[in-house]
Amino acid sequence: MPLKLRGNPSRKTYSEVNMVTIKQVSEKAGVSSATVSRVINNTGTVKEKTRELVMAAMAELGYRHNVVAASLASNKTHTIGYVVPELHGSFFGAMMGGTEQALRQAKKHMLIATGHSDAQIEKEQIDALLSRRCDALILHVEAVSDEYLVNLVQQGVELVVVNRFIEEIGDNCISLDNVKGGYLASRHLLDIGHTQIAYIAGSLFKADGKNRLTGHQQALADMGVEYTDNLTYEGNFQAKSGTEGIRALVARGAKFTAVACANDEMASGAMIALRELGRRVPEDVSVIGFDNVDFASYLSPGLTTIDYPVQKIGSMAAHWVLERVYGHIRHEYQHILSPRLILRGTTSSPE
Amino acid sequence: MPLKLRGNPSRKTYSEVNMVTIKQVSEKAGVSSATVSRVINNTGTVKEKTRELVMAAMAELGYRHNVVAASLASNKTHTIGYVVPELHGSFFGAMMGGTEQALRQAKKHMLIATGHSDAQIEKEQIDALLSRRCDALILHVEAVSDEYLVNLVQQGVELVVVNRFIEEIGDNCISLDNVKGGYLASRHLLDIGHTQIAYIAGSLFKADGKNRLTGHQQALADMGVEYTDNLTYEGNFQAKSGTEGIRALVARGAKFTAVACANDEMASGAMIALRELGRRVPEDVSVIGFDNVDFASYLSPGLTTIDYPVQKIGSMAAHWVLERVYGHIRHEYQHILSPRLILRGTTSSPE
DNA sequence: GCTTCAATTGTAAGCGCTTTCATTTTTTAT
DNA sequence: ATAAAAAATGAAAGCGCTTACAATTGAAGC
Repeated sequence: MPLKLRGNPSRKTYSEVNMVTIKQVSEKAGVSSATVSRVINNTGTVKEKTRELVMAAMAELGYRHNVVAASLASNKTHTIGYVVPELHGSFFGAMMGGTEQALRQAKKHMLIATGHSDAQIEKEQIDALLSRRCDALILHVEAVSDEYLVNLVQQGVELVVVNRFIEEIGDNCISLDNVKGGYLASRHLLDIGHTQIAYIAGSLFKADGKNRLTGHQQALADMGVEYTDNLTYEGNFQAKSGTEGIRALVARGAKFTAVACANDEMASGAMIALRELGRRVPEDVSVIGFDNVDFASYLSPGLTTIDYPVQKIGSMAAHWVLERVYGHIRHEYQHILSPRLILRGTTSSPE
Repeated sequence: MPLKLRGNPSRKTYSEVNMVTIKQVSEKAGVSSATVSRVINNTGTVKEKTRELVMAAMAELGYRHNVVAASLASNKTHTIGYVVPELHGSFFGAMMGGTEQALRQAKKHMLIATGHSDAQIEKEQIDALLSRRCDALILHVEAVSDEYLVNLVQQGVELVVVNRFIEEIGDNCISLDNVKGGYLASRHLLDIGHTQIAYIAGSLFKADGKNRLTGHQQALADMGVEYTDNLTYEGNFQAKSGTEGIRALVARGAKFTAVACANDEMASGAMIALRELGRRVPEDVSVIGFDNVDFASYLSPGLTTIDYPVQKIGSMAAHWVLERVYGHIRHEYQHILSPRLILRGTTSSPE
């Protein structure tokens, strides 16, 4: 005997109302449900005539494919799980935008989750996405350990880690060459004649912060300028710490004609402090940022900075997935992307 | 006879490897699979003792719930489909962030799609999300007609339209009072003594653009200042059109001591043009924007503007869904949100 | 016309879970 | 102790689809 209807009978939701199945279509078209499935998925061989028959039946009944059922049966969800620290700000939107663009054409979708830079939450979210049987994961996670991620890969989880490099699973990583970026920034300053260059670093416990500083040091070394801790201030990637950095540097009597910052927010903060101190940018002090965030061009003068090709990283991640998980061919991707210098108005030769 | 294994046998994906089922758990625990399901979902009544037994079996086997199968059986996916025009920029990230925060606690997830302000694409995306059996949709769509959306609602699709108001389905809409925002901006300018106020409008074929201008006109009327087209320029919401707006206004001989812009980008553009013309902000000309985007506070002087509570709109949408679709109680939400004035440095009384 | 092989279609067994209903066990009241 | 009520559990029928395999049809070759 048949079961009763499920769900709350008092409110007809969309899914209860519109539930034309493949079975009904097959009956109306006078074929088997297997054939209907074949035309839906465009698999197997179907005679043009029957195909039209099925299409007509689907149209007439207003059939809508049930992807959930298909996923269960085929063990493929055509869904990519995406973990980012936060959704606000322009960085992750740009990255996801890059991914989405590439995935849309392949009819894949993204299931989004935020990790809040908290190991516990990051793990829970990864878990949830795995429970939802995502075909692959794209992870920008900051708190979880390298080991944890390596482990997932070894368990056979298809994942790509973005903006982070882990030796053991380098093949699953797509990241920016931050050392090179740091190098490019300071090298630019050196090239236009500066030798007294202050550096406002990002949090040094973060790989980005450390690597960018390393690049700065390499540039100095390459050009025969001695590096001194006295000209370096460790900020925390927030605008405010840029302001504080300048004040601290000046307070300790540091002399500089240029300041390189580990990101644009801090550069913006630094410019505020410089203005307060009556130092003009770029006439008295040149400033260079890092990331090339949206507002960099809105500052005045426009901020010279290092471009972080974040959208490209997002699309590389998509291509990785398309090739590795879905077997689409000719999807090329690189693992380490290069930053490049964006010249605007905050740098000029010292007087 | 049993079917053969499916999928590509050459590469063991995660899902092929780790496929402990509820059945196996039930056997190990010596209970039926129904009971296992009960403990997983915390439904029905399960004795504490058996519950522990099941938990232990799950832990030992490394069981992972298969949400896809559960969705098929229960006809609920715990997934919200989200359509936004684009992912880049900070606006939609902030909105989705607001939604995500509210949904995370309820263990719902978001499936993201972009509509690119193209009716065809928007429809396809809505369709795809429906095929994936999202329990509800949150839509910021710009190209699709009111009628189309009304129709969906009438078909029983659970959806909430954000940043757009449609009379017939007002209950499904969450939007900003743009007229009020426009009013607030110009009213502020009037209150501090300006009477010659230029207005750089957004695209007037868009509801936002039109409503904000209406607010501006109402403020003028309220304060007994006559409105004149000569002081209004229709831009397109891009920074450049703000620059062009000022130039055009000046070129046509318009006299003004303040300029209200329909968004922050145009305000930023306007400031650039003003600077070119040697007019100081705010000493010679006051400027006010609209939206309070991220970079508004980074400009110098900081941009006085109208706050668009976009994150709040995102969270309201989540609450709507939580209450209406999932029956969670005490999830309050408003349909029309109010903007408010953010005072920074670009406005002052005329000299 | 008859075989052979390829193209097309159908049959039916799952995919892993939820949920109704029936059954069994436990508790409570008398 | 015993009947009645409540709590806990189990059996099994789907949810709507995919897909291996079998069966059928059609075309080509001789």
